[in-house]
Amino acid sequence: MVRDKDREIMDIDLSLKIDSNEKQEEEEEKEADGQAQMDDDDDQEEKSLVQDKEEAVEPTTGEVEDDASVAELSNSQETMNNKELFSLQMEMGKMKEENKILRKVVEQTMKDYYDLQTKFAVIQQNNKKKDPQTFLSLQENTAVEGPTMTIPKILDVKNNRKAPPTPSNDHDDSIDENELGLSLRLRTSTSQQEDNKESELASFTPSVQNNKLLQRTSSQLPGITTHVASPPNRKARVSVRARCESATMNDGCQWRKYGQKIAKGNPCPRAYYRCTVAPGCPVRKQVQRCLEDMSILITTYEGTHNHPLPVGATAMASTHASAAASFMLLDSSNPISEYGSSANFTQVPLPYHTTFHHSLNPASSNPSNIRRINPNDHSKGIVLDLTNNASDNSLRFTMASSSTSTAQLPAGFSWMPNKLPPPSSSSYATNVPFPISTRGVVDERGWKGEENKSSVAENVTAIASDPKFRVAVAAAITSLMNKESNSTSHPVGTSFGGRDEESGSSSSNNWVIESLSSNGKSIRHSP
DNA sequence: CGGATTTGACCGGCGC
DNA sequence: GCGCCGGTCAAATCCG
Repeated sequence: MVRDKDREIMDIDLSLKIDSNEKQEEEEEKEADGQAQMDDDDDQEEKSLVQDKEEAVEPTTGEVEDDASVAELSNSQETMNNKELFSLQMEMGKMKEENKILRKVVEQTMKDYYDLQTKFAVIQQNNKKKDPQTFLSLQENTAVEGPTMTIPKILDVKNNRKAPPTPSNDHDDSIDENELGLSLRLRTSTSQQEDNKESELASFTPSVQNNKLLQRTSSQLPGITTHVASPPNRKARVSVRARCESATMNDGCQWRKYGQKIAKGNPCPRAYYRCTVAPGCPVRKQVQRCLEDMSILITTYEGTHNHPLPVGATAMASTHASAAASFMLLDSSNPISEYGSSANFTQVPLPYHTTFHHSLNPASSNPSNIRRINPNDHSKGIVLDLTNNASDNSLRFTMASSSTSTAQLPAGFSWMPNKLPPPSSSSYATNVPFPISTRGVVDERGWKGEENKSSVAENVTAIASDPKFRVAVAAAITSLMNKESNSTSHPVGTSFGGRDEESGSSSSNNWVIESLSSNGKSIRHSP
């Protein structure tokens, strides 16, 4: 009981724990069978970081357990007590080790943060009127290069497989978690040296037309893209591009649909939602399918919640992913970087490797990490692109209630509308071969999912099914929006949540993300 | 029956 | 000034 409870706590606590409880239980069982020696096989299979921790605590544990085995012959009751005691001690030792690592990570992150912030502050002074773009991408760690900050994989969940199946962890048994290899990385350039960042940023002065052109040529490229283009008097907005089978992403808040429109250039209807968690909450969001890939859902959040966020959403706001958000906000063109230095994030190691890619110059960046903003996506502000059309990395958001968890899109999407408006362009007609009607919705049954991914794409079932990753990404968005709101309120003289309801926003997010482990296995977690 | 959704109408900003 | 377009309103409708 106690161990199970501890396990739950640790799991909630960003999975800092490595299921040592289960391991202990396993060892105890073996001892009960007369096996006094330690079973080191598990340790050998664990990741290096975990191994270090294990080694740090093993000597004591092994000795103790040997003693316990002897004692067991005479007094099994006392042995159990000793096991309990030393099990806790071992956990504490592990926790201490982890805390040390966490401190180092946090220190390094903060150091990088302020370092970059200073750099960008300088750049911004020289480039105030320009409109550079920052790019943040999620990609597989195998494709990562030149990271400026890496959070090593701390969690090893291998032993989950050996734990007795319980309802709480049934959702994990479909994968070999031992091979889950995800990491959180922050870097400031896609593929260029850091030294070039500033010059690139300074030289990047996209015009509106160029932006449109770039957006038109929107390539199917993976990555999170932060598009900082909000005029000072615009609402703070954060757009999220993610593969989502449902009509909307479950972001932890309650939304009421108040309108739907067919935006020019995109036959997919744009739905307008209003936050109904609290009366009068100004937060709104727009949801629209991406024309290029109907499986991609573009959600644009706007406004600031005037109420406490739901539990799920609140938890997200305190996760380390805010670091990524803060990192993104370092864009020199973004006034956020001037004000939003108080990144409220808790840097905690993740049980996965997530790459937040921060590029300053889309033109010179690795194209595979760039996603242009869809012109039809009227979102102004930050765009968090969690899609992966290049088939090398993938993040697919699905509703928590969704029953599908494979890399392949189902024959029918629950999110697909019932009808579609008359094709506004030939390209659409060719791209969307399903029945069309007057107000723009697609026949769900007619949709067959255009994604026939390659074998790589099959691996592409999301890096982040782990709820913690969900929290991470959501927190990033929340942080972004909060900061955006703070920054945009300055130029126009509005205060956060003040007279102008159009000031920034903070959005809670509670997405379920299918994740793709390093070995290509799809992992799905439900809340 | 109350809340949520749908959907046509309306309004305001913006470009020509 | 006019038309286009994005965004919102609100009555009608749907649904549990």
